[in-house]
Amino acid sequence: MGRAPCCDKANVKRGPWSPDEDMLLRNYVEKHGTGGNWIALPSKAGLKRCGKSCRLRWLNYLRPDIKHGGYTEEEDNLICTIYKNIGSRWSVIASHLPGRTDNDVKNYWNTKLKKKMMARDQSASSTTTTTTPESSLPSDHTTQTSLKVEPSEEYYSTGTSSAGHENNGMIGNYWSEYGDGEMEAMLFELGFLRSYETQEVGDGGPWLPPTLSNLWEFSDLP
DNA sequence: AAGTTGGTCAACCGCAGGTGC
DNA sequence: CGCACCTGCGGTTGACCAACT
Repeated sequence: MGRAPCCDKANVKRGPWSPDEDMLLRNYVEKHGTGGNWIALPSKAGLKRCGKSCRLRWLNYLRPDIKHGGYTEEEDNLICTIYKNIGSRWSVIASHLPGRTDNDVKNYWNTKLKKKMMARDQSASSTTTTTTPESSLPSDHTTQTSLKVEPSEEYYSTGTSSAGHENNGMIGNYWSEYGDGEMEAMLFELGFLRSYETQEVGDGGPWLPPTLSNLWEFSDLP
């Protein structure tokens, strides 16, 4: 016997949300929070919806800090960079783009950014023979397990970037934008850093930008 | 004007992992 | 330890709209 369904599909509404439903959900969450229980929330809020549907609606559309559309060049580059290194882990990618959701980033990538980056890739390869990470999208990897990016010295050392990180290429570029704390957390989360602790960050110790010697090779990414 | 095609995006589905009992 | 429940995630679908034929 399989698992019980999360809700009684016969008695829940599906499809697009109406303004009334949005209002009910927004009012309830703003007043009571989610209570850590999305399953029970619909009945409490007076909605005939599945808890998962409510959660999705709130996270992807109703949350007050949500941004829709209007992606900047910086966001494009960041999405592309992270995607190339970790694949389609949209929640991780979205966590580095304030106001963006995984669903939004995923849709944006699938509908626009992938083509944009491919076009950029083609134009870049027609003008130069050198391959940089920005211009070497993996042809296709829909699953994390298939992700095998060759370690590239260029990735870390081709750039002339911000002060103090001039030997870290593209990563250094992001350092200038996000700062040490953001980047150390990001790299650690992505599995680039061999050891968060050994960097002596967060306890007053000196923070050193990662080099090839203290980064995981991409093929060993978790 | 009608039909077709392609793009966009909200929403759904099913699975994996975490957690509490 | 095993089970059930819940959340979060990534892939996919389908409705809607605009552009094109």
